[in-house]
Amino acid sequence: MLDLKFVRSNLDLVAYMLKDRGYDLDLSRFQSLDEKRRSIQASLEELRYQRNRVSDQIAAIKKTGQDTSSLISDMKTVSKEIKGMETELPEIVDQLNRLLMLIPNIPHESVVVGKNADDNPVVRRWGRIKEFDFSPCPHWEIGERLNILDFSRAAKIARSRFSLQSGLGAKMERALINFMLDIHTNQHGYTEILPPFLVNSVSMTGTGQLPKFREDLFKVDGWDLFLIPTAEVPVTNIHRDETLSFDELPIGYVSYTPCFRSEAGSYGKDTRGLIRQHQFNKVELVKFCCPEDSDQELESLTADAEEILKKLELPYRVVSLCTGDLGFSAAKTYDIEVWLPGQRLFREISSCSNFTDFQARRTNIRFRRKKGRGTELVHTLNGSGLAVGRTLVAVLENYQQPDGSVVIPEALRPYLDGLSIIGKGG
RNA sequence: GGAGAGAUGGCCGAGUUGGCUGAAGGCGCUCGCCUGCUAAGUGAGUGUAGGGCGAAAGUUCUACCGAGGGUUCGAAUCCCUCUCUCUCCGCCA
Repeated sequence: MLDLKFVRSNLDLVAYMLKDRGYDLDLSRFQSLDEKRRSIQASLEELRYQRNRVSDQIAAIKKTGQDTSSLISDMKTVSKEIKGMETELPEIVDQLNRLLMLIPNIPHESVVVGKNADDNPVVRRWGRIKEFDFSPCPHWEIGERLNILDFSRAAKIARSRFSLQSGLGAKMERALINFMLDIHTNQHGYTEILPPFLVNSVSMTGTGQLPKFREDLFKVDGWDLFLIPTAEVPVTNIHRDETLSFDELPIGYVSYTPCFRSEAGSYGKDTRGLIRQHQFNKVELVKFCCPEDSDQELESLTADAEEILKKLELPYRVVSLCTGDLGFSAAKTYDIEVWLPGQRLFREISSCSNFTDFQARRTNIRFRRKKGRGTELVHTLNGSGLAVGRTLVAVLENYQQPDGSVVIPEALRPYLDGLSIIGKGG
């Protein structure tokens, strides 16, 4: 959510900036709602002032034993007026908020103007793309042949877009999770969080999944609870409605959770393999910092995520999302894309974003500087560190051998009892 | 699931026969004074959000005593609903 005051005083600028990301702001509707709100609030407060004063008088007069009935009857009508406005005002505020809630964040000044993913500039590349002297297979073939991935049984148990991993397939997933958590906690200084996997609608609204993206969520019937689409939701909401102290910033959390997404509207896309699932595992990095540090924090958070790929020796590139490809809440986003030889393409494995104060305003997460009196909104950032299923995919495809076996990256071996290769039979 | 108790400022804790209580008192914190150091002492200050006036310091108004409704001229105080916490019983990984 953008700052109402900022939007009000920079209407044209806001509209102009949002045009770059394909958003058309309804200026006149915004203005008329805002003016209406202000005028109602002003007269409401005026009436309340009147009521408070006269009520004090009534109390004083009553003490002397004099008659107050005419004052009371006057106030009865004032009170009615107040009640009317008190029902009217929230309706206006609500409409205004709904409008405001649907306005995406303003892109960071360094973000390139563009229409879609084709316009995303590549920021850097890392690692050498391995040449295979055989034609590399997609991971689903590798996994099924090794008997560690089973998609048909997963569909039987649940439905399509679910997966079942067995034997070393399951163990490697667990190894990757532990590997990532260990690096982020021990080497990058993040605090590990194991949050609820179901959250309420207030939390979902805070991080921006609601009200706009309800169709993407799984809801628990009969409860105000949703399955989380990412750990970002519970972890960012840890500090909802809190005022942090300057000294504790920046705060960095790392959290492993399963993630649940309905993937509505992605029919026919990535139907094979582990790439797009209703349920997948992810290790998420979340940061809270003061405004002047968030640019730098995005760089270091992205580097922290990249470090996992470096240690696993998986080639990747980093792209900076252009204005047209930017997510709703983000001011700036780096996507890390890992190379998948089985499909001969770079595939997103992490998305690292600076939300500036956009989420903090919705979630009301503030901090207090040492000397200053008031409070300010923190900046929030997050990024995958990494998507575990897709990391498994990348390992299978990049480390596959001509005979169908898969070499285990060295960094991962301590987590797999020293095993160096997965051969036939799992 | 059954029975009961509770929810007030950074914390503890008053206030529940409705009316200068944004909220006593204490602790903590900030600034000042004092004292060879420390400790103690002492004076003042110490919530958030929104609006008006002001260049600013500031000043003023409104709202907020778990959340939402109701009664009333007036609600932290009375009524209803919900949420959460605690105790006991039952059940359970």
